[in-house]
Amino acid sequence: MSTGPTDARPLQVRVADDIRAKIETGEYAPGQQLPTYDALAEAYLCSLAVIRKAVDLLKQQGLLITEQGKGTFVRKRAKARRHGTDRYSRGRWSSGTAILIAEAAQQGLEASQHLRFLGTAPAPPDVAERLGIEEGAPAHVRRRTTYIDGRPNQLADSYYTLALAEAVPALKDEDTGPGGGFARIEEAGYQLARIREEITLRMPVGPEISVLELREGTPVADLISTAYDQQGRPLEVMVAVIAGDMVTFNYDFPVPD
Amino acid sequence: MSTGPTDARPLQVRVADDIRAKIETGEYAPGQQLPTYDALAEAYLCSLAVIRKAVDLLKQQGLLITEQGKGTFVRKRAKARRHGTDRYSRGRWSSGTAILIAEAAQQGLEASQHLRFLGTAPAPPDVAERLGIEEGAPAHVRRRTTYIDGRPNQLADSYYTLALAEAVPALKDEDTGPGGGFARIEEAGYQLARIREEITLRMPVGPEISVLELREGTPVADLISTAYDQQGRPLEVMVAVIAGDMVTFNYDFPVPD
DNA sequence: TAGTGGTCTAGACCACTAG
DNA sequence: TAGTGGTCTAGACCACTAT
Repeated sequence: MSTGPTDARPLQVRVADDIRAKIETGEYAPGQQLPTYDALAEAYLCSLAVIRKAVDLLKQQGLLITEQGKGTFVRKRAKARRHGTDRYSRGRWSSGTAILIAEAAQQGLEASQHLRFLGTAPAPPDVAERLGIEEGAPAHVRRRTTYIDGRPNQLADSYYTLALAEAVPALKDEDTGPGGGFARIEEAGYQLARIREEITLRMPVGPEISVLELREGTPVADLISTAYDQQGRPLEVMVAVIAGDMVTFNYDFPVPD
Repeated sequence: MSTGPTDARPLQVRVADDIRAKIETGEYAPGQQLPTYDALAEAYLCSLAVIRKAVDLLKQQGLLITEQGKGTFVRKRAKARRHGTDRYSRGRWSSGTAILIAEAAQQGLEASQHLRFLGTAPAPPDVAERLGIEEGAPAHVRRRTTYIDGRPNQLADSYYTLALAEAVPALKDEDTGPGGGFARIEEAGYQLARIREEITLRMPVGPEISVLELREGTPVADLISTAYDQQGRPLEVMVAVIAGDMVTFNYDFPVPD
């Protein structure tokens, strides 16, 4: 450990920094197994608890993973899906494939989804505001869990006004058919014109961690995507919780005036 | 604690879940102080170490903060700056104010920045690829730390080709003048046409945590923003590490064909 | 069965905050 | 000075993986 004589930082932090340095220089390569806790404690002349805490710190930073009974390993970056502006290209979904599937396929990934809930539910504040209805008023909801190469990567809930769900009956079907919901909405005479996406970052809490199979040190993105027609009326509000290690967001847009 | 008789999860997890439930129901309100470790250990009939671990779990989830000598508190959400498409509106920076300052001011926030480095440096792979130069080839760099209401929120490095830096001498000045770098670039005859932004999520590591003053349970966003002229040539590549609790990303764009 | 990481205890001592 | 959270030790026992 390259610690100066005046380095008064806690031992666990100095150990963590030393291990991190070895990861960054490549001495510990991605996927490689680290020495056991016992061995590290011996090497750093400290107790097991200190090693444990140091490893915890690095797990929180997304640098290490531990597997009970197997060992401690340098984390490898997961394969990421790109979520972007071209996702909404009319050419995509009007050709008959659902947005998610088409987007993933173009990236060489396999996507699937599971419909967790279909029906009417009160609109949460964030949704009500964007959908232009009263907070808590009933809305038509489609709750889905989506998977990339078999791993869950997103909890996505789409909300529609009851009026729109009435006008576009397919939104109440389990399968919205070729091209997905947007295709049915346009067939009913609405024209999708603009998208607004809002992204915030946070750590997952409670059930999200297990449902999305997230390791320590993996953040999530909250995405609120609102689709508008040419008159600026909201057609759909989607709120999604997205596993942070499985997505990159790409936006390509002209410079506004 | 509402635990079924068959709840075999670790004690520390059950305690954490119980405290989390109290936060979510509002029994522990944002900003409120929790009972001391000693009191919690007594209430849950367990050792101090278990309480400590339970609180650690909740800190990682961004729900609690601890302050030495003071206590444990329910975390309040920080004030977030919005980073969006209209950030690049020509009307913004052509009117004389720097982008960052103008964007923050419109949101009622006070922004400032500190130039950490100005000069030539080898382009990292991500930058070289987007700037259309060889990896490791020299580029002109402006490294800045930006602040919102006095708190550091972003480490932003802007890269330019040496040719562009030659053609736009202001890029080598400490102060790029009214309207910032884009204004000088356009004055030199280039026309900013498109922006491409790519966002990934991760946990901060090592020095980032202290430099950005991040608490446990706060992720960061890596943002790569590339500005193109009308011929599709890259003018600037900015890579930024942004504190996750101080930003929301907003994108508003027409549905592509 | 041997070896790994995970949970939990009991307790000493330190560092910081507040009155 | 009293009370808070932070660091660290030593050790028992459990849960999971490999062979």
